[in-house]
Parts: sequence; C-alpha cells; structure tokens
Amino acid sequence: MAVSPPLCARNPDTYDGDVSKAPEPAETPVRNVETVDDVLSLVREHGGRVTSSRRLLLHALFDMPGHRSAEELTELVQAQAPDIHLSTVYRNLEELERLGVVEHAHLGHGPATYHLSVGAHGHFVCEECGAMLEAADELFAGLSATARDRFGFEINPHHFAVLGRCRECQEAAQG
Amino acid sequence: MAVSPPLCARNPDTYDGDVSKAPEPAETPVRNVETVDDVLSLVREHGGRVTSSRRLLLHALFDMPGHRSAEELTELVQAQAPDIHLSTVYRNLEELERLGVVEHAHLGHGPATYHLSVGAHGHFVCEECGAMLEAADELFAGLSATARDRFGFEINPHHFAVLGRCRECQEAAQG
DNA sequence: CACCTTATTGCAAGCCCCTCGCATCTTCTC
DNA sequence: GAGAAGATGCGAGGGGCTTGCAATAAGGTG
Repeated sequence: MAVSPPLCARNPDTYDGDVSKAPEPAETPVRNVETVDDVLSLVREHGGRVTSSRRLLLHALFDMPGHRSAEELTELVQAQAPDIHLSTVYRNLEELERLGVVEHAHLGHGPATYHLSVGAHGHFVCEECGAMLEAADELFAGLSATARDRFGFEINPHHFAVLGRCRECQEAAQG
Repeated sequence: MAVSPPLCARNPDTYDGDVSKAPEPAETPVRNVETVDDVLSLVREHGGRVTSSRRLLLHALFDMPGHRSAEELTELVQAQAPDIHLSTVYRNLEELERLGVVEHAHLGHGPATYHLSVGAHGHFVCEECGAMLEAADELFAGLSATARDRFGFEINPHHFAVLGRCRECQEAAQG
C-alpha cells in the first residue's frame, strides 16, 4: 500500500505542514521603532535599502493601523504609486517581519492580516459571523502558565486567533 | 482614493475573510456513532446515500486515527479504490462534518487535518519545529471561563492550534 | 426486477493566497 | 559616476481547496 506518511510522520507528535511561514523572528531585540523613519533606519542597519515602496508600505501600516491583508495594503500603497506590485508588498512584509517590526495573524480561513508588532494582541473570532474581539495578553496568562508548567511550551497567543462563538450568535442560536 | 475596505469593514471588530469554512455544525446532537456502520446509518437518516467512497473514507478515519489531511485520506482510500477522486473526499468530509462526525483543525500553515469528532482535543504546535502536543480540554478551562466572563464568548479550542515554542526549541535557542 | 428520482462522483477548470525566477532597475558605497 | 548588491515588476507556478457539469449509481416504488 503506497500511502504517503501521515502529517505527523517524523514523530507521532509532529505536524509536518509548514507551521510558521513567518520569517525568523527579530534577530535583534527591537528598539524604539515608533515612526516610519525609525524603521527605515533599522532596515538600513540590517543591510536593507530605503525604497519608496518600503516607505509607502510603512506609512500604510503606521497611519491606518488595523488588521489588513497584503492585498489591502497593496491597494493602499498603490493609491500613491500604482506600479507597486503585490509581490513587492509581500516581500517587504516578509522583511519587516524578519526585523520584528511587523507580525501577521491568522484570524480565520481568509488571508493573513498584517500589523505593527507594537501593540500586538490575541484575538477571539466568532466562527459563525466573523466578529472579532481583541484580547489583551493578560487574558492568556493562565493558559500560558499551564502550557509552560505542563509541557514547557511557551505560547504565542497572537499568531492564530482563538475561534468560538460570540454572544450574539449564541443567543441567536437559542432564540 | 479607491481602496477596498479593510478586513474589518462591516464593523471595526469583524473579520471579513471566511472564518469557519466548516459546514454548519451538527444539526442533530450526535448519538452514539462508534462504528463505520453507525455513521452510515446516520448518513441515511439525513437523506444521504451509502457509497463505497463514503465507506472507505470512514474506514480510513476509524481504523487509522490521527491527524490526516484530505490528501492523505485520499491516498488511503485510493489504496482500496484507485478511482476515488480528491474532490469526492473533500465533499464527503464536508458532509461528515455537517453531521458532526468529523472535524477539521488547523495546526499551522499547511493543509487542514481531519479526524473524528469523538476524542477531539486542542493542540499546541511549535512554530519552529512543528512539534505538536495534544491538549486536553481542561487545559483551556481557564481561558474558556475568562472569555465567557469578559465577552460572553464561547471558545472552541479544537479548531485552531495554539502556536508557540516547544521546550526543545527554547533550549536550542538559548544554548 | 424495471423504472425513476435524486444523490454522488470523476474530471477538469477555476480560485484564492501566496511564492519564485529572472531580467531590469535602484540604492548605496567608494 | 561606476560598480556591487539589494529591490522590483512581471509572469508563471504551486498548494489547497471548490465548483460546474455530464455521467453514474443508490434507494425507493410498483
């Protein structure tokens, strides 16, 4: 029976799919990067160059914070410079993520959303209606401690949302 | 500036991407469905038909439990009946999910994994090496209570894994 | 069993979300 | 202002599903 190994082949407890997709996390602890120019300096320190697409992307991230997909960010950037390509935005987001300035989060089955690392937080997302609640890190303190005590596992509550049912959808289901 | 709305357009707190991708959850509370035949009866009760692809898929799920992608399940099924198509497997998984017999989980950026609902559990997955730990529901009791108290939000800890760093990768990073 | 209705399937095409190779620019340095 | 290296546009490609459609097969019915 020529069957490919299950996703947990290497080890019964391993997921073989890509897990992170994120570039290596910040090599250097991030200093005070509070403005577009701070980030551009950081980019240069790491051998990167200051380009207009980089600058425009950073403006989009700084000036209109929120949870935005790469495509939305591309549209914002293209409003200023129509030639900037989606793939360039992806590559720049990747670079910024490597520098620890940007993070992405998965809030559901749709595209990933990107945002500045500063002020990152966890999310509760309703499986039914998509309602999203932002969750301060302290809400995960208990789970964090449990995972650490039980498994030595350090959770990152920002990367994947916690799904479930929001109050409204529960009530709707009952009524 | 003709820019598409951000992913949280409907409402500042809403994620517009597909969230669940799962069919409606079980219409009927699942009775004792402990065997392939139990499930097939359930399928018939709901107007579905008993087909060989259905039966083979269920055997794959029952006989070789674990976390398997649709593609892996297809290979298992094809070992018995080579003509069964990937799309058929997806459609059957969807149907079984609607009946509450099967669930899928996202353990990282790779394909979703499918498994019987019975004995479903949460997961901690290492962003670095993919190590996966299965987490009993009780580990989420605290987070569950917090989310309920604070937001009236009922979490489903099974659907998306909690990512983070496993003990080994933390130690490797330090040493 | 023959017949009919409706569910299911195989196949191919398509879609979404990225990712990559490559030839062509830009930046930055000297 | 030249040269080296990084960045970009463009188009193709890939993984993971999803869908339309015509062909097939289940489960009644008589």
